[in-house]
Amino acid sequence: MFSSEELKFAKPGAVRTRIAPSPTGLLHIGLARTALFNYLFAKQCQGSFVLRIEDTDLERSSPEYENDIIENLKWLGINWDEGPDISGKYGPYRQRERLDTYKKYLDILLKDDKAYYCFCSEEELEVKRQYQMSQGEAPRYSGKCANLPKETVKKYLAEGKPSVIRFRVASKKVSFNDLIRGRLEFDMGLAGDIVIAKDVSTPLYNFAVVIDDFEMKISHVIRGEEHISNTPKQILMQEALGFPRPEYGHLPLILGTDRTKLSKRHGAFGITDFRREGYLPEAIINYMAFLGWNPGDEKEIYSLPSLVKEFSLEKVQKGGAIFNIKKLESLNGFYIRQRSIEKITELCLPYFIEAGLIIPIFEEMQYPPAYGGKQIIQKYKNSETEKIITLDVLQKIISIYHERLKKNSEIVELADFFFKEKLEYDKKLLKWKGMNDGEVRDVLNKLENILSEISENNWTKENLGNVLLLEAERIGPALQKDRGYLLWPLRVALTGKEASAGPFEIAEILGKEKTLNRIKTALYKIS
RNA sequence: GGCCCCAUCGUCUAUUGGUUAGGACACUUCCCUUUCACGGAAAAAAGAGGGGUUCGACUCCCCUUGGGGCCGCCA
Repeated sequence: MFSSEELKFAKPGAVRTRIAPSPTGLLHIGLARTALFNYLFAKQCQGSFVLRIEDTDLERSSPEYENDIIENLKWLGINWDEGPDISGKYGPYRQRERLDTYKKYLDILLKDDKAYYCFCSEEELEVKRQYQMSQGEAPRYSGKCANLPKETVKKYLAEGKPSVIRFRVASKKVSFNDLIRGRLEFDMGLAGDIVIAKDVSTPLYNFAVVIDDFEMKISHVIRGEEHISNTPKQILMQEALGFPRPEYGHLPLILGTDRTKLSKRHGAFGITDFRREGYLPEAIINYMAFLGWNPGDEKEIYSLPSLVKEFSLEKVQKGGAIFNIKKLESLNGFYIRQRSIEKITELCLPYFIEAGLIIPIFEEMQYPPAYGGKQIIQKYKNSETEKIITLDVLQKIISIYHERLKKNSEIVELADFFFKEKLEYDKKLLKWKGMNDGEVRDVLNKLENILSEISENNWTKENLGNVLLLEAERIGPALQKDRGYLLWPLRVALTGKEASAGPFEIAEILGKEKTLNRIKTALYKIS
């Protein structure tokens, strides 16, 4: 066994890791994190990272899920060197396309009597299992078909009697050195013979994985803790077939708030879901890396390339980690702030469109050939007023909410008032502290007067700030310099919200006409 | 029930025999501030219990307790 430190200097290509998802569900956070660790380890050792699709379960596997897994892994930036879409010399990389290979080894196992046909019915087995559990025994196969006479087997097979193939699990102790947990030992005398295939052309997981990891020259199997108890079975099969044993490393599980393994009932933990809500890949990568690993110092911000440099299996945690959405959000907010306004605008616009606030329009523009000739220009219009909204305005809107965003989808809730003609809010919201209707009215009237004096040319947030701040200092109960007396009713009149960005920048984007209209509407509400 | 794994603030974790047990998220308070957020400052918050080993244990060993995983003709 090598330490990860030694492996950094291992010869290039020596290390081969893999992620082997079954396309029976969306790419979820647990799988993505396993993929990440395999990727990091392989890249750091200048090795290869392989994607293999384990679609032996014909009923549950689907191309849509395979597609989801591939697309989202790519979106995260976890790229593989070989996979169903990138051929390598050990392909094909879908188990369904490797059936001949499994058959070859299954035949060997059968011929050597290391595996045998079992004709027990599922019902029969289930009854026995229940009984054993109730007796406090480990449920295991009785071995009923283990020594059937050859003629009987032949006869049953010829009759088409339903059967499966079982591997003779040697009754001995199996131990291995786990890269994360150290030496692990299992008494396989306690286990029964396991089913490794439904028939020669329908292999099952535990068998297929052994064959593929061998055929694909996988050097390090890094996977979730739920596979610990599968490992000794797989080791026994490797021994039966004369395969070398890869290194094993079992990662701690990612847990829900109830401390159990993350599963469907915990809700949406698909990478697709995070993506749709507006989480950034760099935030997800950074967060996942810290679920079960840390660099040992206090640095917490890591990009994928820096993780490749710093990652080490020795620092991987043994205990399960509870998934904490707040921490992901906080990290996501950080990464959103790191990105440019242009980029965040691009990412936020789909949410406005989806909410029906704006509509994208495509205009065909004719330019002289030297300037590009015919071009399609994308613009946006307000879905209520049909008025064109320039990208410039859209970017201004995003910019004042940039640092408030925890995830991009929040932009709708935050900034919808820019696009709406009619704001829905209770007039009580206009009151700052103990103001009464009359006082609000006076303030709004004053605002209307002051603002109508400002020319369109001077309608900038700086100028509005200068004028209004001066006024805000002058009014209020007993000149307490409580700016809220003027500013709160203004902000609510413009946004209809309890919390928002500042009123000057909002007024600037809204423009003079709309700003005054909203003040008038507020005035109407309060009288 | 059997086998196996795990155990430091609420959460993710640092500590690899000697530290005022550190950081981050969340929470609370304060500053900035019309609000919210950002930013800044501060506070509160942890070694499951019991035995050993040792001059000295969060750290090593054992037991207990607690949590988890697996026990499929799923992967």
